[in-house]
Amino acid sequence: MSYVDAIHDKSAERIHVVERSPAGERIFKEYPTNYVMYYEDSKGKHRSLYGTPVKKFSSRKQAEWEKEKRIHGKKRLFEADIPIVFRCLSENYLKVDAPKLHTCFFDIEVDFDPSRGFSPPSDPFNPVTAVSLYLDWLDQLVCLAVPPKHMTYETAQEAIAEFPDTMLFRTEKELFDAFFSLIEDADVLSGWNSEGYDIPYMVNRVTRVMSKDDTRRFCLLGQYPKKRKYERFGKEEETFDLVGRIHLDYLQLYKKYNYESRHSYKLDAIGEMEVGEKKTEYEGSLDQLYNKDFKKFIEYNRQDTLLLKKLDNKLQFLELANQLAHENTVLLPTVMGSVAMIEMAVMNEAHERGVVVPNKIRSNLNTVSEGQAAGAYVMNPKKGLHEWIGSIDINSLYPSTIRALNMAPETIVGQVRQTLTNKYMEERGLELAKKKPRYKEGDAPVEGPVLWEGLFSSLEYTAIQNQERGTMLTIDYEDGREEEMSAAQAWKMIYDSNNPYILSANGTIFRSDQEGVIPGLLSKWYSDRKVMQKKLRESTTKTDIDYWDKRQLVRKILLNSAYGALLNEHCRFYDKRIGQSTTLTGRSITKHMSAFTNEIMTGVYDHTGDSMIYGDTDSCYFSAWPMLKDDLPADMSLEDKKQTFIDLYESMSDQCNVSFPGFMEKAFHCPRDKGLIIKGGREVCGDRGLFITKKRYAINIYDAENKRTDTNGAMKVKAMGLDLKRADTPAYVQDFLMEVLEMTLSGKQRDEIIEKIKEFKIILGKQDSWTKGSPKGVNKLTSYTMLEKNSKTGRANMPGHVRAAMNWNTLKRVHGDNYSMEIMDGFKVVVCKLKSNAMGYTSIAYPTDQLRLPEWFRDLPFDDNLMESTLVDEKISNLLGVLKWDLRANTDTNSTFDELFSFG
DNA sequence: CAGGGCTGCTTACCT
DNA sequence: ACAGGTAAGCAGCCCTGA
Repeated sequence: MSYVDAIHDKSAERIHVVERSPAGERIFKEYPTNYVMYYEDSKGKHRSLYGTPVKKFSSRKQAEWEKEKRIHGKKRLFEADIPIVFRCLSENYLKVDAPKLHTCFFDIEVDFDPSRGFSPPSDPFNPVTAVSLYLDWLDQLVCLAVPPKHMTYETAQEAIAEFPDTMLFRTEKELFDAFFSLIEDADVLSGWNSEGYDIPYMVNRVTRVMSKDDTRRFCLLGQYPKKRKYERFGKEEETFDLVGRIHLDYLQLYKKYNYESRHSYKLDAIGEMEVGEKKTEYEGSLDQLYNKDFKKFIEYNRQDTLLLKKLDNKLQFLELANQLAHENTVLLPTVMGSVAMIEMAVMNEAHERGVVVPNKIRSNLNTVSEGQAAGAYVMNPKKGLHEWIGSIDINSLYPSTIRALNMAPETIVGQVRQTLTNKYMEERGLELAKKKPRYKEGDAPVEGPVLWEGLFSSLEYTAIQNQERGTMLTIDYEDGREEEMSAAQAWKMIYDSNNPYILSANGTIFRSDQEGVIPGLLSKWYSDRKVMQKKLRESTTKTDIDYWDKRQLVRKILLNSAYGALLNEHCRFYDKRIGQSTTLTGRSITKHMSAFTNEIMTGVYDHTGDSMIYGDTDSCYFSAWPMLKDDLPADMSLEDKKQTFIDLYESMSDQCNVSFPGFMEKAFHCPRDKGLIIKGGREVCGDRGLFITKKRYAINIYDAENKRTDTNGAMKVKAMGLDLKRADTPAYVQDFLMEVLEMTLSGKQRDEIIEKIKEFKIILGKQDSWTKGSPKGVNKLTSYTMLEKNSKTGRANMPGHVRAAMNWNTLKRVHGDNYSMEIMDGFKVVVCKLKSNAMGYTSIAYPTDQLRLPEWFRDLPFDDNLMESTLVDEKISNLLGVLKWDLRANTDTNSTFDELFSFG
């Protein structure tokens, strides 16, 4: 059986663990605290990650342990900073299956005060009117409500008669009592935005109408919910953590595992998008519903909770979090971040190998952080339309690179001091600064990714590769020695002296004769995932499919998050040398892939050669069409053409894979078996593609990873980064842009597209002004509002969309409008531009989720022309500008007849 | 004093 | 306490030329 939650009782020095048994029972376990540390000692019986002997000290008493820690304060310490609860879980629950959790989804409704408006969770002056809960272990939806004051209890009963398990209460206190009874057997509470709203509201409201003592009923073990401050969207907020049972905010889980942003994060909107469930529709505001149509109000409240359950049925993020947590012996809320989880994964793996991990190096405030590591290479695309495109990408580039070069803190032999590289960066930074039009003597040098432009490795690495005799280098060894030698000698030492050395593109030397813990762990996750995917393919029942799919997904998430966590400077295993070794070696590998691929097509080993169109991080896009078009039979059928390019690109990808071990050996002195880790795959084939800028392109694909996508005759467009993919473009404009794109990619000519745009402009012209605004997220609204309030001039500088949001809030107040939503930090809004007006506003925003726009808003002097232009002209120019079709002047529906037909 | 262009900030994206 | 690289839009500022 396994844990649900655990706490450290400091005064009694016990760890309390709440478990859920396979039979479904809650069990309370207790462990004595175990304070552990290891310190360097030549007589120690334990081994550190670095293979050095260490001595263990452990105690049940914190004071004793602290004292011992001070005694060894000068030595390097190991595992003295592992949270004691995590150590307890690691010691007692490693490799124990995750429990079947009792989950309760819930949603609360809160009354509205016509004079004071809505109440914030920090000051919950409005009563809770309804709570609905779905208890998954009973498969039961329960709704608790207090009817409106004007309604008799009996009338209310009649109104809700048709809803099962719906209970009415005369007072809020009775409602809370029932709520606490219902959650008694729950392990997990989850709501939508519940961290920011439902949980703090309920805790503070229970304190107000009952007592602080009663809030303990949210928790187990007689504990109070623990107040926690956190920052969100640039504003400090307060919430509570539960004890003994867990609270997870489903909105946050959703955002964590869905990277694209949405137009709206309202549960209704996400529910509709994910499970196609329409929200319960109603007229007016929710408090009007409560007072005028109590039945529908209850239906609405029940529906929200039911929607959460349906969402989780599909997405299963709670079970994912459950498995991730238990796999790595951390608590469930820990998986919301990656660093602590990955650290524990590595520590557990280290223990498996009989070694202990070092303490985190405390960055004290005086040490300056090292500056950003160089990242990925992005090729400047050859802009415009291309035909018969193919792409190859490297499988899990960064994890594979870490494995191939055996990169780990304990396998570092040394570092080629980056004297040349640092000097180059300094000079280049200065040079670029001087090129700036407003450069003044003494201005700061330019920093950032531009400095690495055109580079795929450190200059010292290049010198070693070239075996330069005249270039002197210094090698800093991990044991403290330093050695000077020429680049040619360094090459000999690493590549040709029977040393088990690997050289990364960052000039970091790793040893290849003993596998590092992190590369080993990544390999294990990788191969475990392959096995699980095989089991998944062999599965026939839904239970089996779900089981293996979730298990392989856990591996995938761990593999993907490892790189980011390890590269975070607060991670225990962070080392900039490893980080930059990963990215620069990745650059070199991708460069080789592109150059080699180009060589097959053109005969020239050049990563930007004539066949290459674009590449980003681990991929390359290319076309053999320019080289082949004159050689293909003129009467070749379309299908034959498609197949020809599939076959060609497939074989190129295979040849590329064959080339990797040799390349890895020559470039980094990777042993052959490690070089085999780097593998690529042919990704897409497309008949036409439009490349606009870095990170913005579209391809009409007919094959993706060896699956034809054109079988039903429909187009499948892979569109990346374009406005039509961005949540700050209105949905209907996204659709329009997609149509224009499809026309272009299917070979339609300029005239037809001009007609299409004109048509859209005419439709757009008839729409309500406020539908033509631009969606946007607003952060730091509170802090900018305060900044303006506190400024002497009464005006502060701020981004336009923040000013627009502030304008809404101001006008809302001026008009005494309590019913409309106040825009708060993190809200999604629509920004509308205004014509010049008495208030001096240039724009105003409204909340995306505002169901009805108030009269005062509708009457504002919107600048339709300006908005239409940013929605159509600018976006069309972003999309088709590279074709130089001059679409703007030719689609201007506002032009007079004269303008259209005037010449010169 | 209008307008062009640069800087810095912000959002949302790609891998 | 996941990373770095990038485009685009906007406000505010400086500079230039009228």
